[in-house]
Amino acid sequence: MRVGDLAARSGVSVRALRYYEEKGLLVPGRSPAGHRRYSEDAVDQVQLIQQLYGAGLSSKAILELMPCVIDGKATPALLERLAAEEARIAQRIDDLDLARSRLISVMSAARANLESDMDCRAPAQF
Amino acid sequence: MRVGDLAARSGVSVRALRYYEEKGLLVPGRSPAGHRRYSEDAVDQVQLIQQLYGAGLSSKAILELMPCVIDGKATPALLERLAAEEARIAQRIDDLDLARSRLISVMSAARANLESDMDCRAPAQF
DNA sequence: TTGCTCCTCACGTCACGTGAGGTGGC
DNA sequence: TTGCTCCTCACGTCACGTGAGGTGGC
Repeated sequence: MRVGDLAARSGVSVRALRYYEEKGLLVPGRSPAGHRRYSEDAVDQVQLIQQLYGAGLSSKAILELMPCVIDGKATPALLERLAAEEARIAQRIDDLDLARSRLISVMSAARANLESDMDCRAPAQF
Repeated sequence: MRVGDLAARSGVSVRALRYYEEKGLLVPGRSPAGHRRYSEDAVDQVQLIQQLYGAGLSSKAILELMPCVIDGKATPALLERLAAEEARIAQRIDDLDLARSRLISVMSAARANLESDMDCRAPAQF
């Protein structure tokens, strides 16, 4: 498939796909005219790359993990890195939970404030 | 307190604090010599800013939310934005959970692979 | 032939990192 | 006076966005 097709099917931009190639994360074949050609597996790979970026990994970190992710080959050192990244993701989830509950409390405080304001400005609004 | 103190106590870089000021998120006073002076409340504010950045909000979005967060004042429109951001954070948490479980399954596959490799290369290792 | 997609530069953006070069308070 | 911290440019980085200008397949 072509780069536009992959972009549409994986939900990332064409520019992002070219960037992944530049970083060695996803290297497609080329048509005689020089156009990129991707296999079906690329869709899944792109989604994994996105997930890992979203989890805060750098392109360098993802590049190191890719061989393991693709064919299940890993050294003990790589496994340790994977475990470390997994722990970092768990930490990020906790952080987000905290940010979220903080936003929620801000919202309820603001809502209460808004209602009391209304009480003041419109004391007898039947 | 000075910028270095705030950096140490809030766990962000001095550069980040100056950047927040540039964006209007946290504007300190100035000493006669032109040095930044922060109040005690700044520690909490910085941590909130960090949480919101971590949750994927832009400095512009955070800037709009700050008055509400600081003194609890919000318009209905602002409350809607807060709710939208809260929903986005919830979505991000789900995404991270997915990425995490995917990493975990990659790890267990690799671990199994590693052990069977060991079986091959060292068949009778007592 | 007309579009639509593709290509490669290459500069812009966002949230900072990182010196460069200099001044001020304890 | 000696450090340590502070200051303001200003360029670098990472993961792309966004045209600029041109070529190729249906």
